[in-house]
Amino acid sequence: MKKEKHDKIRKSLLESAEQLFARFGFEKTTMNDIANEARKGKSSLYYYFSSKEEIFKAVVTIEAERFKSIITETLENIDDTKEQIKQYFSIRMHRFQELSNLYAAMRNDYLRKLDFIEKIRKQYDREELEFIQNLLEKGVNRDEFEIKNITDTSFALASAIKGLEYPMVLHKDETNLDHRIDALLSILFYGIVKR
Amino acid sequence: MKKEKHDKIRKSLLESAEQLFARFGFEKTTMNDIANEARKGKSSLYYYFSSKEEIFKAVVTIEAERFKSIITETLENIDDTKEQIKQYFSIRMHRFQELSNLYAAMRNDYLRKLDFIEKIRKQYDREELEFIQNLLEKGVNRDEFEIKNITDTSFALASAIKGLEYPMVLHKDETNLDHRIDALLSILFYGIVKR
DNA sequence: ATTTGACTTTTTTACCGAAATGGTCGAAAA
DNA sequence: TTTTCGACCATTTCGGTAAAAAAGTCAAAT
Repeated sequence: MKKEKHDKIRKSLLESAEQLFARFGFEKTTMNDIANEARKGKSSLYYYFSSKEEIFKAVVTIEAERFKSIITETLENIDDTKEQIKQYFSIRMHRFQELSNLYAAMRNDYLRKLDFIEKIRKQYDREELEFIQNLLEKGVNRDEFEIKNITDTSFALASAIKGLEYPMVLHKDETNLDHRIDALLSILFYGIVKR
Repeated sequence: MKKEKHDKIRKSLLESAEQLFARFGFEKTTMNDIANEARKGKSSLYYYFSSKEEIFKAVVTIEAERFKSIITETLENIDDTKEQIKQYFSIRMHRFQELSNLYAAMRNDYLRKLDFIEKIRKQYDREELEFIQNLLEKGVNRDEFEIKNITDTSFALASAIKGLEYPMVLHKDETNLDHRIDALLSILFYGIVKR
């Protein structure tokens, strides 16, 4: 079976799509645009994907998987849970920044009734919440952390990340990003009360 | 001077306006609606206010002042900075919840190009950041807190609050609100690292 | 197995007059 | 003098519609 070629073209289509989605958003990008960018006829897209939505989901999924594998690879070499959280935050925010165009495109369309985009967001919010919760639980089990209510704490932490994320979409202050992450982590680990 | 009556009518107009803005948002509320609600002719509104925007700003200002005075009154009887922060968070979030209709209305219109609403939001974001910063500074000066970079920490904290605020607009989980505030404050004060 | 042009169906756009809306002004009421 | 409002204007929104553009289908060609 010549699956290779098939996959290669599929991949090239997704790359074209990602570029365009990041630049123009979901709505403003047409199937024709994607096809042209990939030097194919529009109809060909439907040989590889069943719909525009599916293409978009595939693009997002690819980036999500890429992110997850970066995280997994990075964290598996780290023993200290605290350090894992540090790395997670740092990679997470920088990755977000790199993809901010795509995210911004999502965000714009997303408050325009595109409920399938909202579903995608919720899906990943849930996943992130779960991931954070697992990290915290592990830290507690290893006696590194001391947390009364892990569920609420995870939620607070996930919310805090999203709060940090929001202004990044608007003005891209790359300068302060690391400082802000540090500040958040410093609070998270040690709090502000003097001892 | 019979300023009393003037002020009374003005107030009644603002009450009508607030009700309607909270229900329908800025755009869907017409000057006629406000006038009818207050049993006046539309033209009369312009005797008390110069424009629709001004009415909206006045409504928001009233609520903001009300909030500030609640905060001031509550905090001035508290000596402990930590306790002040607790109270601030609690009142802040509950107040937000009470006004969530108005906020939601703002939020909807706000991503619809109403840049004057965006300005209002930014204004209050700035004020909140400043307020938080002052609280932290006071805590540090009184040797209650130990914070490396107050600016970044304030920013992180303000972001965290806004992150917590966001899901409240969507689903109104009153149940978990207090727990989540507690979780956030617990992190803020003591961190999660075991000692 | 892959591509595409011709085709159908659905969605968006452009445009129009009508209605609604924000805002003004001066006369009238209080 | 202070307050109210009807008549009025300018601009924006709305409803409906025809044309354009887009998504999606399919069978023939490669």
